[in-house]
Amino acid sequence: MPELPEVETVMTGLKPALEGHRFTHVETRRKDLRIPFPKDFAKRLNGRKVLHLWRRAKYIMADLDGGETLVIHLGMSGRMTVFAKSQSRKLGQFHYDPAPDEPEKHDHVIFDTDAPARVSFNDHRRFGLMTLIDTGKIESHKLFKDVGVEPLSKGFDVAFLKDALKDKKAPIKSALLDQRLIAGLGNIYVCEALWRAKISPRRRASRVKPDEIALLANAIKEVLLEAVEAGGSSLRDHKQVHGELGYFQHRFAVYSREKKLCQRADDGIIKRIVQSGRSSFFCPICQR
DNA sequence: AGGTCAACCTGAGCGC
DNA sequence: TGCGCTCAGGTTGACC
Repeated sequence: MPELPEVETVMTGLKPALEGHRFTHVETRRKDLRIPFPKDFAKRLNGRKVLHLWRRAKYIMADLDGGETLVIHLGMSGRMTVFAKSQSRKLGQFHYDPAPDEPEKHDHVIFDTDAPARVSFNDHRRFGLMTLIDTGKIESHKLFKDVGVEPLSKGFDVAFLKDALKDKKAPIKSALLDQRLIAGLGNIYVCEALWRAKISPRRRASRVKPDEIALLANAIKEVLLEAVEAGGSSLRDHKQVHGELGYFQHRFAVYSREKKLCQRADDGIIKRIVQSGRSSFFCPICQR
């Protein structure tokens, strides 16, 4: 499911229920996700206060009192949902529905907080993960030490992108998906950004010209910002924390639009190809 | 060293 | 209705 805009949307939605609040009860309902939970995971979270929620790459980060950070990755199908503990209660600007009496299928972790709120983590494919790491050691942690620049940060600009691509022999599509270069892009937004920049996903990264890289850097920022604004893209699994769909999928130019007419080229038909095992969608007429 | 690919897992959709 | 096949917003480790 989730790329940067979806993770950002979920993280922001979790803030009223988590930020500044304490975990009153945490329950893991199986022993692992993609990787095992750390030892005594639930027990170590009980009573801890969430100081700050933020996002790095496709990870949701919750800095806790006591110097540890709860790290959450949603994998392909992970979803987090916020419920009210009490039907009459309102939190922040949102209404919260009451939590169901029984957890639903694939609800793997349940967090109760003193907001009061209940947050469930549901992930039917279990490609997600959760762990706890020392807040001071995030940058050097295995999960983060090789993660690249945030595409919405000041560090991501035309000069950066030129440098990052200059020796890359891989197709530009694969290079943009590489989290070691740019953190947070995934299959949807790479396809969409390449369409906006009129660059074929098959082009060798090192052969993309400087003026095209300038267009591309801009397209990446633009598409991500628009998608965050839209609450992400809901294809199968992504929902916001109160069940609302994202709506950026209605603005796709190419993703999942195989055989449809390109909105830019007169007779361009969107084509699907497979690159390093993943679908790429593009218009062979206007993307060169 | 850099690039590609299968594996991890469940569910939805499609053709027969 | 059901079976078998394909595909899915990601990441990783084994392999060329």
